[in-house]
Amino acid sequence: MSTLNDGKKKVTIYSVAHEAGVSLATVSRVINDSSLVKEETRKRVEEAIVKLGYRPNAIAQGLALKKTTTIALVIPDSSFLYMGKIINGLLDVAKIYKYNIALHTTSSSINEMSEIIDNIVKSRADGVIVYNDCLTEQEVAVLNSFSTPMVYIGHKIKADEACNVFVDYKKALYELTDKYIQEGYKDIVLIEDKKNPMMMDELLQGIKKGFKKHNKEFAGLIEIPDNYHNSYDYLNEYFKDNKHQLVITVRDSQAMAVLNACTENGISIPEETDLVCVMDSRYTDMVRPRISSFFIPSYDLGALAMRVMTKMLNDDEVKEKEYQLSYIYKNKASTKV
Amino acid sequence: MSTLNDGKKKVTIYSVAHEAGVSLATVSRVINDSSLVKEETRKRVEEAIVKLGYRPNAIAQGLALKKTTTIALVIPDSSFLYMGKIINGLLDVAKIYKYNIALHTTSSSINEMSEIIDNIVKSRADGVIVYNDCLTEQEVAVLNSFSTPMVYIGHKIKADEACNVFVDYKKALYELTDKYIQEGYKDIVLIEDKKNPMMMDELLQGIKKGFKKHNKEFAGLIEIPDNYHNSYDYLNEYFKDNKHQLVITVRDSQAMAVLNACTENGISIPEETDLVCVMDSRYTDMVRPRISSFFIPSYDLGALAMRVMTKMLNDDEVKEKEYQLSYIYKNKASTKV
DNA sequence: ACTTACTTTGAAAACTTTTTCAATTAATTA
DNA sequence: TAATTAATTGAAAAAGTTTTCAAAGTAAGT
Repeated sequence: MSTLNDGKKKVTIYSVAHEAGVSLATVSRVINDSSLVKEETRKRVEEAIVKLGYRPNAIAQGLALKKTTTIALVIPDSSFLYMGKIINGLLDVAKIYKYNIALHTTSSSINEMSEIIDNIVKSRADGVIVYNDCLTEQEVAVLNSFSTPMVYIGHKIKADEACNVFVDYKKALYELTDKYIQEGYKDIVLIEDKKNPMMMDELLQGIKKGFKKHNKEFAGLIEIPDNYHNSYDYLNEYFKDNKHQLVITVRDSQAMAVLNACTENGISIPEETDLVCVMDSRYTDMVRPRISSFFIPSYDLGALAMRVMTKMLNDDEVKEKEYQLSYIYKNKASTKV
Repeated sequence: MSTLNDGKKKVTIYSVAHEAGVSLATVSRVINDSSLVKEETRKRVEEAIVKLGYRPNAIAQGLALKKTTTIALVIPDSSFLYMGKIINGLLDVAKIYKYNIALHTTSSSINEMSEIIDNIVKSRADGVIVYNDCLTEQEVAVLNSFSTPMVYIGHKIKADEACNVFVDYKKALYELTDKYIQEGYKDIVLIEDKKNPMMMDELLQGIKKGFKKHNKEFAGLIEIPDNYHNSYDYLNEYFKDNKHQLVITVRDSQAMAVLNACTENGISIPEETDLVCVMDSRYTDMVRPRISSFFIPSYDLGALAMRVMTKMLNDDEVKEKEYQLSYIYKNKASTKV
């Protein structure tokens, strides 16, 4: 473990230059691996650096270079479980390319986004990665209007120039619906998820398309309260009088609420009702019966987003703007089909 | 939504000064709400600011002020679920005090911590908050040796001067063990969690203390593989030949692995075996039977850590170094006692 | 009208780097 | 040996703020 500057005396590039008997310019060159410094001098400077425990001041570098090697990550403050894997992907790639991550979270409050943008602009992040499920079109427009490189994770963005990394949920639900209708299922419902409005929209489109293909109309959207406990209570009442052939939920907690509510009302899954959770999580495999779900490559979403960002920052002309990752449907014990 | 500098022309404090017909000093004073600027001048400057869409450059400010209003957060890269709530607490408080958060994650690889420290020193974070379950004593020593304010979350730190916010897991497990032994339980086991070595240590101490009180020796530590699937497979074999009166696990996934393995081997919970998960999560309530657990105030751990940090940064002499938060035992359906 | 005190402003230094450009030294060639 | 070229180095400017100190302006008191 190397010597640390413990604050007793600030050590700057000047101190190092003085210690090594060279000018700042030379020290700077050594720090930045410039080839044009004599081997012997380099050695002297490097010795001075370790002797003094010098660490370049990234802030001063940022000022001089007009870049911060920091990228801002904007995510909804809820649900770190799903986000967690995305963040892990992001961070692993960021580490490779030596970028720092500044974390910004949005709650649903209206004016917050503009505050966050303000903050990001002030802090001069080199780029911004946004998980965009909760952004209004207006907010996306604002974000796009400013010149910092930007990558959106999660959903296809309408704006043409926007760069985004996403999964085609519409297609996923279309395929699922199609399959089930072909199997003769008629009574298919989708549980609404208010936390993910944009994804919800895509899912709905997919289902509707599936129904349309078979000349049917989808009318099975079920609105339920927001959090697990309320939704569980609600569903517990609901399944006293209702029963469906296939129930689709977005998040694992909703699927578990359905599972519990059904079971406790004597509706057995999968015998009487098939249950599919769109977004996979480790917990869909831990519960019994295991819940059929789509594997969403969250880690890859994060990693790719960051990779694309690094390309943008290196002016490696980013040809593609849209990176679509594929899901995998995992048929487990909560479905018969 | 305010005007944004869209990068066509950089607008600095100079531009504003020029536009308003004053000197930089005056603009700076306006930005920083200094009282010594005439009302009329202030108005002129403010108009210039919105006209040009000026945003102070936080990097330049950082250099001039020798502070960054950024605090570094160091957490293990695994398990954002538990961390998520801590981070939410942190971020909410950080937002109030206008601090930015730089996210650093540690994987278990050996040399990484020193790299991260390097990085934090370079980036001149005003303070560091560390979730310290995976740090070696050596690493803690290194961290303490440097002068940046530091707050540890999670566990009591040996070093005296260290500031930490934690939950007394030892006491929690002592109480639990004591209660169960009083109820006549003899065969108590603890499932090891390699991901949280320090917590593990505390838990063990607590259990041992409980056994000691009753003049018994604890010898029920069960080592299992690391991730859910492996540990589930392992336990599935294990519970073919073994059965215990009380099984204690650290994380929800382990509890679920035990629950599933037991159930599938015909051991019913709680009738034959009591199951307790130390760290509560929403999922312990979603599974059936609901798993008894300790409610850990994760959000508060994060929020308090950040609050303490802001105090340290304001030189409000922080009297207390140790902030102990209390857990709540939640008796649910996986236990008879 | 003339100090005295207070309010408001600006010039310039400081914060720590990178980088350009010119200068110096060393090496090569005629 | 002188002239040319190449390799190293350093001085100084630039990045965009804050802040100190002095100056200028204004009001008040004698």
